Amino acid sequence: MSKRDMSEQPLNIPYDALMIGATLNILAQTLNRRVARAAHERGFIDFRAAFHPVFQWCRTEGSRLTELAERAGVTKPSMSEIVDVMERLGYVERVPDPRDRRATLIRRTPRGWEINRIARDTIEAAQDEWRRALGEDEFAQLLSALRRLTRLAIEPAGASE
Amino acid sequence: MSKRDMSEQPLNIPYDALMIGATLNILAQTLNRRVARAAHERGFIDFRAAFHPVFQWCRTEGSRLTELAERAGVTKPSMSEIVDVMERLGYVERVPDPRDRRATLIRRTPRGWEINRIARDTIEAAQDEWRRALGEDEFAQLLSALRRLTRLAIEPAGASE
DNA sequence: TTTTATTGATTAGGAATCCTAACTAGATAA
DNA sequence: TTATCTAGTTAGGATTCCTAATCAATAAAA
Repeated sequence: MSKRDMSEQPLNIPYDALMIGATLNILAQTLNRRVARAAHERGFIDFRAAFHPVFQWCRTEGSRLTELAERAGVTKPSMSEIVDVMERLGYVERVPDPRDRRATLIRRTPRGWEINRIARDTIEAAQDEWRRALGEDEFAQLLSALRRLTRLAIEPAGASE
Repeated sequence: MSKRDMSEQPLNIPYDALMIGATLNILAQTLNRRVARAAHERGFIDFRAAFHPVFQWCRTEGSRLTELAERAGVTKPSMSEIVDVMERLGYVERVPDPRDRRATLIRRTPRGWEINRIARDTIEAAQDEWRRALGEDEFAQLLSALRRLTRLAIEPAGASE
């Protein structure tokens, strides 16, 4: 595990000047690492970072490859290959889409759902830490603001309805 | 550009239930994509996503490979290879570290600094959008909270100082 | 209907990224 | 000195990712 600590010497940067992009990247990376570590610790040694977007975006009933590729920001062939690997490892399965015979739905297996549970628990633990650090009110407002911006980012202009 | 829009059909998830990890990932990804697109649009067609952490973490005076690798969450050989590429493309240069003859400092070239300027401009534009969406006060509080959590994430326990 | 275009997904082939293991050279400590 | 540690690279291989081409099913047009 040569890629974990990151805590040697202080960065020596003015945190008060960090742009929002840097903070978002750092915090997202922190959580993703914790989730990966938790998965490994609980025996999922074949869990890979590349699977993360699939677990994050896959709908309960299953999602199409095209949608997963777009959300993850990779091409369809790339996502197809990742799904191949995840399928071989038993995290997801491909089932035909009843609404379009060209399409297949990618759906979590029970083993895949376990990863989601681990991720949820890990992130909830981090949320609790952060809630304690910021205080109840301020954390609630942070989360609310992040959610509103996320909605904005996902549904850009005046999209649908 | 097959990997860009992502805005077809609504996600159909309750945004109010999104965990903080999902929001952070989505927003960070949104900004990273915008930066990459802006770099491409301004002629830096050889700019790659893998370079992002280097531009984000490299100190003004230069940073050691080991530090960059840790911050980026990759191994030293991986970072070494990325730096090789970036050096060939003229984004960074390796200079000897005066304080330790084993070490080299990775430092931005003028061309590398241009990327930083593009990134800063792009992120400032996004910040402005978000500020308008949330309102001045709430955005200020969001940024402040993110910065405090970032400091916490970078300097975990009662580290150094 | 038949034709044409579009869309969902895969295959093929190659480039880029990342890993572990082994190595070189300089620093540190006994 | 000798042993150990640390910074970085090299070697070799696995994984991820891309573009281009293909197949099959849907949708649109004639």
